[in-house]
Amino acid sequence: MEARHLRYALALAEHQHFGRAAASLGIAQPPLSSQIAAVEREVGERLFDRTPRGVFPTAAGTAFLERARRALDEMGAAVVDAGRAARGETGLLRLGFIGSALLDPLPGVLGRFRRARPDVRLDLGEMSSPDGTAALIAGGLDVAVGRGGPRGPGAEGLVTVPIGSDELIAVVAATHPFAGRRAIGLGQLAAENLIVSPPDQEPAVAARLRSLFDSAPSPLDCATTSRDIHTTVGLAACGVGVGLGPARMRRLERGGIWFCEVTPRVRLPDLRLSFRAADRSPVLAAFLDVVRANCREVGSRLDHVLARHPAVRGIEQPG
Amino acid sequence: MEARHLRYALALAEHQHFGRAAASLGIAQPPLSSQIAAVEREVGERLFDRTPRGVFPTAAGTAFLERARRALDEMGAAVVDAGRAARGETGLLRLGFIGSALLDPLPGVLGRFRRARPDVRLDLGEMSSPDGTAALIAGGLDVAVGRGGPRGPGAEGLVTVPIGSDELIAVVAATHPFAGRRAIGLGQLAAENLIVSPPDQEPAVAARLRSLFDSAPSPLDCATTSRDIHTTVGLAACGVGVGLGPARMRRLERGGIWFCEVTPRVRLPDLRLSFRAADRSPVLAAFLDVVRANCREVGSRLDHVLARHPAVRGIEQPG
DNA sequence: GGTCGGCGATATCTTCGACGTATCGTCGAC
DNA sequence: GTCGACGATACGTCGAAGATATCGCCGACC
Repeated sequence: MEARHLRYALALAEHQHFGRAAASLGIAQPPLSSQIAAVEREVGERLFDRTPRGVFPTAAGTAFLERARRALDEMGAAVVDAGRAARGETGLLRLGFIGSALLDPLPGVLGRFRRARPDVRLDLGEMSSPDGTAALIAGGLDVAVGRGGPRGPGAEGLVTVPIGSDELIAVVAATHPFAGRRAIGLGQLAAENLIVSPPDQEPAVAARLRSLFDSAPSPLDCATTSRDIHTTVGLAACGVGVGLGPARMRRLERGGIWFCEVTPRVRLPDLRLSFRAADRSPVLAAFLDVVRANCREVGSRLDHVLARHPAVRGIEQPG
Repeated sequence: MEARHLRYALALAEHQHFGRAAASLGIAQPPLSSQIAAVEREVGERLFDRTPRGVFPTAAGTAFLERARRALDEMGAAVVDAGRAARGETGLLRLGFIGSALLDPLPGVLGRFRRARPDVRLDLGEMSSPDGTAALIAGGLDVAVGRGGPRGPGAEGLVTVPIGSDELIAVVAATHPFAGRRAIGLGQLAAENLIVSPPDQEPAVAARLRSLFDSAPSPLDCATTSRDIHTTVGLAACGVGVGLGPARMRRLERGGIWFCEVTPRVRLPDLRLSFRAADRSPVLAAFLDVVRANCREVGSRLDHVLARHPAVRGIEQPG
């Protein structure tokens, strides 16, 4: 059974006449008769009643034609869908990210991406940087956003670009003695109960912080740990201690809390976006294109890396 | 685009290897390469990534394969469905009938038919005998059950067989003087207010009744008319008059009413089943087969007519 | 690092079947 | 009864799918 047979049967049902159906198909009448006969032989049933007043489908023919129409529709859709998938207009993007990325670059990027590719399904999940890297390598994610360059086996198959940088800031309750001050010195922090993310969750950030306090014992040894940035702010707000986090934490501004700079200024590990170098998914390419247009402020490095990468070659934005 | 292309692409996706996919298809490797290339040319996108570790679908290929699978499924279903439709296992039977037919032969016939052909959709409707005949001729029905042979233009294209015969009986309220009597004479009926079906609704029955009362004016001239048999019984029950109807009306037996024979016995026009002589629908054939098995008591005529008719040739009951 | 082996692509020939032309058989219509 | 329309049949032709042979490329392994 071939698609040709379905097309011929549908044409015959439409014209109710072998000669005209054949003409509409651009063939002569005898081959149409022969092909219809072949279908009927294969199905094992007569599909058309040849009457003097025209050719009409039998009960079997009616059932056959219904399925035939759907089969040809699916075949047409296969070609269309393949093209759309190749242009990145449909598909799936699985994105893992750390909480602070959701505060700043992701809302804009995801919004623009959804407008550019409304039919791409997004699968989003918050996770630590090492978890994101591992999932990316294992193939469970397409894009991971975290802090610190990927480490470990398989990391060499990833491409990583910076998409945002942060200084370290502190957050305290409005009732805390630091409240109202623009900046706090590192030395003053050492005497406070600090609230930071757990070392195993964000090792790059933890390493950076550890390097700040060279005294032993370090004030980090007995620091309170919080697995997400909202919790850090919440704990600070209720007076548990001094929360430390990236400057984009200021987006969580609300009553009862106070943000202050840390002096001297401490630059945290950049927010970085990673993907598999071998990934040729057009959806990924489209996403990287949006990232490139949206994160220019980070500097030329991102643009430079992405522009050179094959994943973003030849991307055009649809309507 | 032909079904072959879809089958080849699916085999390649399954085996992830040109050689093995070709072997599974029973062809050599070069033609498979060539056919896959032809598909990719037609779609305009690369559907498979040829890597040293195997052949894997691209994003476009994944979308294409999904639709291809469905298209081939539909093609397979087309053949299966055509066979089922040809054997009368699926399809539609539109049946029009007069109310009294629903009292006796139809419950059994329809029950057996549903068990024999559970996947055939039934479209049932109560209607007068002339309406059924007209709908049958116009093609809006497949089977009509009524009283009296079909008349009028187009009726010669119908086949009609008797499926039940009735004597005329009367129904009265339990409080009526007739109550408790086994039989009533025609002469006694003439003095009562009769309840009968309207002449335009059942002309054959009306003609038969008219012939019973040769006096002028006829007691039918001022008779109450009722468009369905339940109403006739209901009106009789509340004392409006004496209902006249077929013997199978006894199936409506309940408290407060009384049925009596009419003497001398009056045979009403037979219940008859009609269908288009040119109708070759397998569903019709299956239905007639059930009717034939179920209505033998009517006598050899039904069996004789149906057994000779092409519509019921070579019918076997499925499991 | 060079050779080997596996795999897909290419080249060329063969063959089968889809199509075209010619013609027949049948059934209504006039 | 003849004619015309229509689908089926007969047969020759040609193109495309498939087979065989071979090439080019890339890892693997010694």
